[in-house]
Amino acid sequence: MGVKERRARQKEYLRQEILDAATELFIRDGYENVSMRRIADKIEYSPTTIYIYFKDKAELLDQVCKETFGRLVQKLTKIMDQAGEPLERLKRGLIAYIEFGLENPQQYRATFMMPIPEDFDPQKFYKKDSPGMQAFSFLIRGITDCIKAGKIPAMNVDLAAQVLWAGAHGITSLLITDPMFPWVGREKVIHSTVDTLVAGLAA
Amino acid sequence: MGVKERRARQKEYLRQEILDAATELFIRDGYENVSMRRIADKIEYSPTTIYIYFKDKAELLDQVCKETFGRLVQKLTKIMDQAGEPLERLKRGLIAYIEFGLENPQQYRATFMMPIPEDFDPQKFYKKDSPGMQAFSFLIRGITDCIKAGKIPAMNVDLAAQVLWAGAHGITSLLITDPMFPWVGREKVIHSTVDTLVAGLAA
DNA sequence: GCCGTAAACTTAACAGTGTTAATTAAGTGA
DNA sequence: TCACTTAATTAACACTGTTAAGTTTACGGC
Repeated sequence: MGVKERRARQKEYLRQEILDAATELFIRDGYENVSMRRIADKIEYSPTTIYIYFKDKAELLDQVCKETFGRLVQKLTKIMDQAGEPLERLKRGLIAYIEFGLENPQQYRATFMMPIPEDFDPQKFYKKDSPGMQAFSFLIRGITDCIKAGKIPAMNVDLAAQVLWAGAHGITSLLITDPMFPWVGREKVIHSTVDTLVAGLAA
Repeated sequence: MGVKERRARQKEYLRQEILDAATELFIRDGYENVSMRRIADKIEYSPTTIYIYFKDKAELLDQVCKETFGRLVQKLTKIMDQAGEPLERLKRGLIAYIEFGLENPQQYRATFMMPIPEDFDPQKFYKKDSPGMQAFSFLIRGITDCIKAGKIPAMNVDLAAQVLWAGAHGITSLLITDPMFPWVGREKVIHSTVDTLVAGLAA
């Protein structure tokens, strides 16, 4: 009676194949420039088949982003579990976040720069185990560690985390949207932003 | 022979009418949810008429944003021309920028959060007299004033301006995209971000 | 092996999009 | 009044996301 299981496996396989095709096209051409028909062509199925596996194009993008941000959580876990000076660790985490965004601009844009969908459910999205919130909790941890070590004064940790997030997001999204702007060097402005933010908290 | 002039006036009038209709619809429903046909319906002309006055939908949005950001420049001019403590003035300018973005989210999104168009010409957009660059030059001035007054140490002014812009843009764009996020109070996080950034420069 | 059923998948269509070529209407100068 | 320029429209093209209806496929029970 392993038939059901095999069928489920096959379904899962095709689902992943759709996801992979969508990911590749989204990354190369951007969400708006990829049609359901193009994704379907790529996997050699009819367009409507995709709707058996995903509610609509938005959910497809959603799942692509979920996969990507799962990798960010892994990356941050590695960094934040390292021993060492907590201020430096916090900075390394912020820089990892920024670099991750720049390496995955399409998914970053979809997650943090696109209008939230009409049927958006905050209760669902802002759950503690969602990749976004997990990433955010690393920030909270990093700041708490710094306070405990006396590197920055006691403060509202949530507020501090939101300020750092805003700063990191700012430079990430600007570099994505405006790569042509006459930046004083990408690395330079990234590190300066992070340094300024952390120095500002420490002050 | 005032005929040409009258014709030009009439053309200019209709152009502005299209612009106003587009502005209203873009603001209410967002760029993606407004079609050329809907704009045409609103002004009671056929859709193709719009193409006589604007190259395409993107240019229409472009002009809407240009109008809006002209108002930002006016706002910043008033603030930066005030006398007083330069650090406070710089902060007031940053907060004005953020609040302006939150008051005009659709135009802000179009200008700083949407993928740059295929035919984007940096030479044209990053000209010194474009509203975006004018706004940026206020930052440069504000920082220079602070350095002159000895409020912050001498530094690469362009780099500092880009860091402040990144920070201000970060909180603006996040509040636009994620209004449902459990923010520690909008005002609070806005002021904390600005204070942290400026304190970080001063450190 | 055959049949009914349920799942997987496709075809065809709907209602909409931005945009353009071809055409008509309007107003001016001679 | 006639020619000509300009303005505006009609009709169409090539797409888009999505869905209802129909077809194919593969399995479980007989």
